[in-house]
Amino acid sequence: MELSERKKRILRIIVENYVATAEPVGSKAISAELALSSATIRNEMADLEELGYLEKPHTSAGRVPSPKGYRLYVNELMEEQRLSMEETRQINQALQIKMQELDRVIDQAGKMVAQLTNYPTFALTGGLKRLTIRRFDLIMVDSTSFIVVIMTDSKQVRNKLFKLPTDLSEAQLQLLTTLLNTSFTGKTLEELTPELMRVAEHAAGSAYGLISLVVSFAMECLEDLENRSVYTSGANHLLEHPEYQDVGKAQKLMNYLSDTPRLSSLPLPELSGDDNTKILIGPENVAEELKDTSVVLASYDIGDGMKGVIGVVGPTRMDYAKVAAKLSCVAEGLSHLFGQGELPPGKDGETK
Amino acid sequence: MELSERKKRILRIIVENYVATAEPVGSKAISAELALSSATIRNEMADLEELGYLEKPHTSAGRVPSPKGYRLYVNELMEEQRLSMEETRQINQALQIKMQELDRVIDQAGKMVAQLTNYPTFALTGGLKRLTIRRFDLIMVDSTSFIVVIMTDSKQVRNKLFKLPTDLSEAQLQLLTTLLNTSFTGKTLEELTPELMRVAEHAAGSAYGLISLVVSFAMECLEDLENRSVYTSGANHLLEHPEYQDVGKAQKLMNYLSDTPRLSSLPLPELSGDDNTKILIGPENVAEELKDTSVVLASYDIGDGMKGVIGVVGPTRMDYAKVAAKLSCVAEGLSHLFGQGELPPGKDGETK
DNA sequence: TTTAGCACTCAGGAATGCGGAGTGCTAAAT
DNA sequence: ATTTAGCACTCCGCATTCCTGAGTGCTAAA
Repeated sequence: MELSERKKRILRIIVENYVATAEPVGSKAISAELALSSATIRNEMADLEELGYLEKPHTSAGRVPSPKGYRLYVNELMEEQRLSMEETRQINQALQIKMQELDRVIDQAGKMVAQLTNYPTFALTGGLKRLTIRRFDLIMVDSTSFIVVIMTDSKQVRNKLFKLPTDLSEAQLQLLTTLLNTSFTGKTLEELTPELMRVAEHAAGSAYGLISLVVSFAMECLEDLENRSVYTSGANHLLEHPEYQDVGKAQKLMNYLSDTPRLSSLPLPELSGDDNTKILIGPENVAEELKDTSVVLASYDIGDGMKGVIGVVGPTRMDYAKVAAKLSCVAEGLSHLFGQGELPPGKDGETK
Repeated sequence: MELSERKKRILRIIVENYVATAEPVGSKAISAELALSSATIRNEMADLEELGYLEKPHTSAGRVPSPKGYRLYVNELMEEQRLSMEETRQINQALQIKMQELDRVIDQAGKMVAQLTNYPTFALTGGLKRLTIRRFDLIMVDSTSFIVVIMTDSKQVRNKLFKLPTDLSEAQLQLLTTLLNTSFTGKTLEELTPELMRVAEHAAGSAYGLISLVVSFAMECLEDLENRSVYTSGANHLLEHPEYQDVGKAQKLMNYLSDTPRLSSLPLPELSGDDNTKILIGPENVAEELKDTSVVLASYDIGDGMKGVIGVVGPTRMDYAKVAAKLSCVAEGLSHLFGQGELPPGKDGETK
């Protein structure tokens, strides 16, 4: 059953007032905005409460939106906030500046969102499966050390400095490189172990345990990249909000956000195609710790069809429109950043 | 003037009790540990207070060590805590496991210390000056993209994926690489800009703005590396401690810790040679925000004589011995990690 | 259907009182 | 000269009480 237009208007006013002030809103405040007496409003509010859209903290406070109320607000009442051109530009520019390795970009993006919204954020990378090494490069540093640079399928790059107890010639390094590239590329993590033994043995004369050293580094990297990386930031903003003046509450949430393994194993909700953001209000969250907080999520494309997620965590009393707009803008910026070069299909395709 | 042995013993008991319980300690509690009546203790405590080693929160609470009291405790009374072999081993092992790029290691080390001590930590890298690029490597990904790997003086490596609107041949890439390596290595940040213009112009025919693209990435990296990097972690632990039940206090400190630029411009105290840790108690800190917190610092060697610092932040009521021991262990582990291959001078040198 | 009026509820701040822990001081004991 | 027992005193923390103001629900009139 549909709510009357008036009830919706009242709900909307309550949500927006409450979001702005963090104080329960009473009938009088509303009667000032609508040309109705407070008594009428009270009747309507009583209905809304009955229907589960409002709650009261105690008998004689004003009303506060319930999660269900926020949900209705988000679904129907909220106006999509469009960021000004200026804001969009600034965000994109800030992202551009820090264009670097994938990990860094995402971390930076998270920090940016935290700063933009004044809420803690977290960002997850895709959790790539069946990753393989695409290429090894060994770079000579000096006679006893070299750097291994490996690149994966996903075009991510890792490197490490190796120091040896013995000298190594440029030629040996060259040999090692080709050996690695011919035998260990295109293999998944599981395929690597037995292969390793065989080849290492076979080429044993030329380079001690070097191969196994490098390959195990590669394996470490694969393992690391196949797991989701988690970045959190802006936890300090939590304490700014009145709902977290209670240290116990704040602590519970902060601990949750610091629990990287936990976050990384979160099931990512399927984000609907048309809009890339999703809002989870209070008890809609699965994690116990988030039952009275809200999460705004946006997904971004890493390329190769892989997706990552970036999210904002805050009290249910949150300016969803603004947060979603900003978050979405950053997520789009990220997608664009990773996708650059892969032309967006038909974007500038139509002539004229 | 020296304190009597007995006064020192009392001070020590007070510090240790207070550290353990977070409750001001009264005369009775002490008289239980020493074979003296509470009255005697009270007299002694009055003296200690007069001398500035103790404070009382109010008339009828017990006593609490003042910063000066902690200082004396740290300098003279505290027993160096030796970690058990087992603990040391565990720490080192944990460090080994995560042996990766410098940045990651340090970040990890910070997280580890936070977890080990239950206090927030921060870690700074050296702030390398007059850094130069040592070598460029360009790795072909596919016909329109390649990865640039640059290595600096300091053996740090950065990389970035470039995508082009046009095709690029392996030969062109090769050419570009040698060009970059001959003209842009060994130059400091300041030396790069004018040079760039000249050479880019000179070789313009072969590769559009590619050179300038790569070089400006290199410059970005240099700039980034010349500034200190800051890693903080474990802020969530702050709220565990009773002194930060006051949200205002906690927030002030957390904001300070999130203020990366501020931290990165901290003047690093010279750490004395024999011991690599330094303890700053309450008002000994320069930063206003730290006036009533303590900081334990340890420095580690990055190599090439460069040093970084890793620190723990917490209330003045801190188990200095334990924290210092753990921190120092990690810092040593780090130094060792970066220095591996550079044999420690004469460590096993003496025969028999 | 809306509104005015009124009795009712309840959080939260100020005022008060009380018990306990710990002190400082004095005078006796060693 | 120290140490100790004893006692009056201070002051936090806690609970209790009281009060006020904001906001409600209900009823009856417009």
